[in-house]
Amino acid sequence: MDATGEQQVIDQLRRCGLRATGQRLAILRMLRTDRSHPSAEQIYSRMKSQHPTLSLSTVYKTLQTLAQMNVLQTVDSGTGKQRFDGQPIAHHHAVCSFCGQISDVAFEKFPYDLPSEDIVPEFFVHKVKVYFSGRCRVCNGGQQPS
Amino acid sequence: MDATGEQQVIDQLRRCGLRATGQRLAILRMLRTDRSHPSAEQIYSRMKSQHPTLSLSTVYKTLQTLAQMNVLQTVDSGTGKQRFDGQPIAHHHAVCSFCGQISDVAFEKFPYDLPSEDIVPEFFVHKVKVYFSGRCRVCNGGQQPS
DNA sequence: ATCACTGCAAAATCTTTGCATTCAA
DNA sequence: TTGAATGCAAAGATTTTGCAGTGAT
Repeated sequence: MDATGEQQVIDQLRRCGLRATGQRLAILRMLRTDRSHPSAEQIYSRMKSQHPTLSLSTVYKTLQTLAQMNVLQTVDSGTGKQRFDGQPIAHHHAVCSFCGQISDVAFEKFPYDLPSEDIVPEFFVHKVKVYFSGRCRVCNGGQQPS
Repeated sequence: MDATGEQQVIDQLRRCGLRATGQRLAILRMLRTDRSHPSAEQIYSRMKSQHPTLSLSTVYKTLQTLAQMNVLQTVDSGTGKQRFDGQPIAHHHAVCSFCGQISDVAFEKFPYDLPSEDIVPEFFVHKVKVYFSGRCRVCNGGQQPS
């Protein structure tokens, strides 16, 4: 993450009366680099060596806080386990329903316009999430799907 | 669910070497009526009176089986907890990130064409899921969102 | 200095598993 | 009949909570 992005998040946190702690910024920085859409547990393990005092509990609390602020987003793995994405640029996801792998899909591969009329009466749409679920290259095994 | 739909599922199950048990058909019938996108636990509680011997374990196993056969689909509540949808007609979902309510959105409100080129190299897309996340009427409280 | 945040441990929630019994085919 | 599916109980996985100590402002 560039310094500008980090400073923006610090400001955003402070505007909400929240503190820009080392843990929050470290988790965010990690998620902006790691594009594997890790689970809370994976984020924790991968950060543990660099941040020995970090606790899993803090990871969960931080992810929840940052998700509420829309600094990161949750990704549906299809298995009911939460995965997280810290990339700030709009994009879609391709989820393999066999192995659970999640890949980013550029917005331009599936562009859309927001509908002008209400999708549901008086429902305020904050974000549109598009998932392509199917079989990844590995799980397809080079075969055509049955 | 109409009898035709039920018979089709029975055939589909048998073609896969699976049995059309009373529990499977009852859960499916329930999901085709109940449009609230219930969790496994909710499905269990709501069916308990009519099906006293049904177990929560069977509900989970059945939902997994039917989801694999694409007879029903899982819905991302945004909280990491699985919700289920048994409506056979293609549609989208509007998820309130405050109260967790999930509403159906007609496909026609947000129609799209499948991209012709691969979304991810060699990824076989089986289904496209579109979620509108935001604030429902109740959680918006008649106010404009801040 | 203040109070939001962290880390720890413990609890709550959600989902899966093992196995004897039951039932669809 | 016969083996897939169920129901029960127990385990496993995931997420949340309470609270004393720590650290950002």
